[in-house]
Amino acid sequence: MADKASIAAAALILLDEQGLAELSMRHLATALGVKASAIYWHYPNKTALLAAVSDAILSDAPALPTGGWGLAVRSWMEQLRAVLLAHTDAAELVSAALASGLTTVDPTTAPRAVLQAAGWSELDARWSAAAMARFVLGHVAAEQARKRLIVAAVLPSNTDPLDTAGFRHGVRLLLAGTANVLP
Amino acid sequence: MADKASIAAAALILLDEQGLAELSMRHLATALGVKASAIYWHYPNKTALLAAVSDAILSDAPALPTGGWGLAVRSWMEQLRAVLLAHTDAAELVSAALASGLTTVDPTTAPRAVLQAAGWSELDARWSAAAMARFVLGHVAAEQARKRLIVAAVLPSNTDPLDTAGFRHGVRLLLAGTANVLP
DNA sequence: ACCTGAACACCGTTCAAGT
DNA sequence: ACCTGAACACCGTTCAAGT
Repeated sequence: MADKASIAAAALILLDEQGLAELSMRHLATALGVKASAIYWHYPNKTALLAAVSDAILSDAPALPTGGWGLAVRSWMEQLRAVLLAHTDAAELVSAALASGLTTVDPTTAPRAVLQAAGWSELDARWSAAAMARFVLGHVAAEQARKRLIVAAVLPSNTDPLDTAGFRHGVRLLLAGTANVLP
Repeated sequence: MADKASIAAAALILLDEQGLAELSMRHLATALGVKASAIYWHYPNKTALLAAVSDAILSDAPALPTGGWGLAVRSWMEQLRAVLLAHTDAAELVSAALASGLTTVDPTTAPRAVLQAAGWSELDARWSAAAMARFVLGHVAAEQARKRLIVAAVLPSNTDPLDTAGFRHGVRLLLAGTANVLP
């Protein structure tokens, strides 16, 4: 019951069911049938554990379609959003994990390669992909934060969010901008 | 020594000097010469306090220049970044505070008005401004997270970050994209 | 190799009681 | 009106000791 991968998997299940606020070392240990201190034999600290959870979430993204950088990059953004929306509070967790510098899966790897193959410089590709990833993470974080407020009953559930329309607008903006900052 | 505004001001000073991780109710109370429980007479909880700190930070943004929506929106992004960089961990604090729904200062108010005046619909203006704010907050959060790692000596300080060049690239992308999604 | 027990140094928050 | 004292219910983390 106790290798690094199965601990991260249990943490992801706990995240899905209870949210980031309930993902404590003690709750996770209880879910694993173990004491909290046992986790520290496998991970040096909670930050490293959350980095592993982030890696697990981001590894679920499928490969990008061929057929032009525009389609590939748009698909990447849509799939990244889908992968984040599939797990409670995932955007907040992944943002923090990426900032910690302990992750091994970088969500911008694929679009950077696509943009470089389409002729942009390494720096331009990196910066454009970073801007896009920031938009997706920020957008989904806002979506999931509002979902938390609705679950906590501080917001009514009937307010039409238009989340997907706003997301598509941002995607369009970033693609049009990329096309206009020519390689 | 104890109205809401002066408590928020003391919290901002503590943030600047020690960072978000050290901004606890107990540390803040000590800085105010008071016990932690005293703060709860003025603010219902820490989230509300941090929302007031976010408002204080964002209130420092100067007015936008006239002379075309492009210049105004670019200036807004540059000034928002400057205001966030002026306070330790401000991007992370402001992101969390905006997500809490307890803030009163919305950083996108000015650019939304600019874009609407330039002919975009209310929804288009809102979505574009939101995409831009997400980029700025995400970019500065990454800058300040790296600064934390450097201070903690987990990263060397000599790695040239190119933060400003990457920021300008994103600004150019978003402006070009906005211009191409015509009103 | 892997886990427990027990502690350390913290948190945010509540609330009766003081002034 | 404003604050203290004291507690409650948690945290992440360490480390000797067990098996």
